[in-house]
Amino acid sequence: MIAEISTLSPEERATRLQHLGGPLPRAVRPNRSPPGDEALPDLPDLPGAEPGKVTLRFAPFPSGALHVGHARGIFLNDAYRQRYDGRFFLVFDDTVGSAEKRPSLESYDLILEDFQLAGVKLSKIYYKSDRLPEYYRHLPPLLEQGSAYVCLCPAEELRRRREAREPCPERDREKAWQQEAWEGMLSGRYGEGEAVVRLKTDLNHPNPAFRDRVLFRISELDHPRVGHRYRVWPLLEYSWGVDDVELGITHVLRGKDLVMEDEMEQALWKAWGWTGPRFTHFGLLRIREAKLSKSKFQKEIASGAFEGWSDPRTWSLRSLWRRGIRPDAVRQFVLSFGLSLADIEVPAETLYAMNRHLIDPTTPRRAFVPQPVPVKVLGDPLGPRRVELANHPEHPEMGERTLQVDDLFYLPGRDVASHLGEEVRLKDLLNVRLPGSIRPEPLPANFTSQPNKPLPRLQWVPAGEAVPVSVLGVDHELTEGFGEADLARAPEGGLFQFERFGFVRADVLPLAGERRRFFFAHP
RNA sequence: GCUCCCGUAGUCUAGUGGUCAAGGAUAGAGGCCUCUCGAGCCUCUGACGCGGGUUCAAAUCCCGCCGGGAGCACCA
Repeated sequence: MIAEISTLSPEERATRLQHLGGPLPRAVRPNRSPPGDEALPDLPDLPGAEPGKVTLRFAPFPSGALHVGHARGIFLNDAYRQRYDGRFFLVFDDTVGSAEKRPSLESYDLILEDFQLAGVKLSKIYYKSDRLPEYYRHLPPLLEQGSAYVCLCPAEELRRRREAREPCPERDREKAWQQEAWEGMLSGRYGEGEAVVRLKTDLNHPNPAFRDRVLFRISELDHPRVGHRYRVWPLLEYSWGVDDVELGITHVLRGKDLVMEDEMEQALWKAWGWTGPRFTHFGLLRIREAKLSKSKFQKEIASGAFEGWSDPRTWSLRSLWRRGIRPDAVRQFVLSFGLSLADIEVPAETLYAMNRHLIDPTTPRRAFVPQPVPVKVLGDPLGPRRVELANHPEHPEMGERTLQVDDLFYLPGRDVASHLGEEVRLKDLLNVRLPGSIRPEPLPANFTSQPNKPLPRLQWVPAGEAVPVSVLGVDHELTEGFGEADLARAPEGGLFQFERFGFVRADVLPLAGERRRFFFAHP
């Protein structure tokens, strides 16, 4: 069986890739490593997981597009969903946030779209901003049994007392007062910052943040989905304490940065007498080249310096896809780290290598001539003619394209400069001797012979049908030049390998008179 | 500072007491192939942080140290 899979996998890969033009859903795989992913380590089993009885969730805060760190959580959850034939929920973690960290309306669509393009199937989508009544409903019992209380301390005072391990004056007030004060928070008797609800925990807890943590606070911030409908908002741990149980989550797979939240949720479940899901963590993942922060991107995007969330400099998932990096490569990439708890920084090169393996067998080759120099070939006995070139050197079934050749060509300026006076080969066409200097405008080069010879090989474009092309690099550096004629009509999303240059993806078709733009994926 | 996590080659990762004179990926070197500086094939370089202990036997268990990371909001 395994031997069978490995012999079939090249074709299997190829056929799958042919269908990957758009956001098609991926086929459900059996379990463990899917075909084509022999290199991936098997993930360990989830504690207490039973096939058909696993529910997972992913909970992004909607403040921008998803990045590679998110991808680790998403693909890991998705891998387990597939293994156990379970359910996977997307839960928008869209409570009001804070003045510095706010949800934005466009982010909901951005995230949904990212999931679709990633090929991750969702069983259900929830919005926390729809679930405020649920959160409210579970608080009174906590007040009633004295495990939570309303605190009227100003923020500064709260922090000071917490640091000093001192209780606040309201901590032990009678239940009736607590219930009444809670009603007061909901009805608007207190203003922003004047009252919070806190969980009663050990005031001597070694982690100050854990001492009587805040459960609800008042916020007058406008919410992109529900506006000002609510003014009392739960904090992350409380909303999760409720949702992880009410939505029937069985396993929580989250980043290591959220370990403290486990303890908080468990404290809440203990107070309610509930049993919650199991927690599993994974370390933080960063791509070495992606140094900038999310808030920095927001600023650059707002100012217009960046072209939105798909700007390659953001290293967002959509920016990778825009460059021609397949979602499947990202999936393999993040799954290759397993459930490791180490925080890691991986060079993008590793991701590129995976993508290259994935796309190379099915990506057509084309000539792109950067910094073009016009060259006139003198004495070519074959004269003007049409030549056919294979789209892929190893896959003749991918067909050919036809070029109309005359005596005028564009050659890469750098190569011409470094081979002046030498004989070079225009790849797949003919051999010429370059002149000793770059003087006359169409550079005269004498035809020497036609058959292949072991000479430096240069890519070329017939001047008569050259198309102006630009390639936008990862850091937004622009390389301009000429490409083969049919690149003008390449559909958006088309992948090409520009020979001796790298893999690129065609951007939207340009307006009349504009250069055709491609995004650079990797060498 | 406090709490927690991690420490296998340049970078990731497999490894849960013997089959490890440590496997894979990526990067690097060399060769083959190829009318691309891509892919493919072959070969090579290269690692268990340090010090104790437990054991017949330790990358694997225990302790200490040293390094690295994360968390420590009325953010998520």
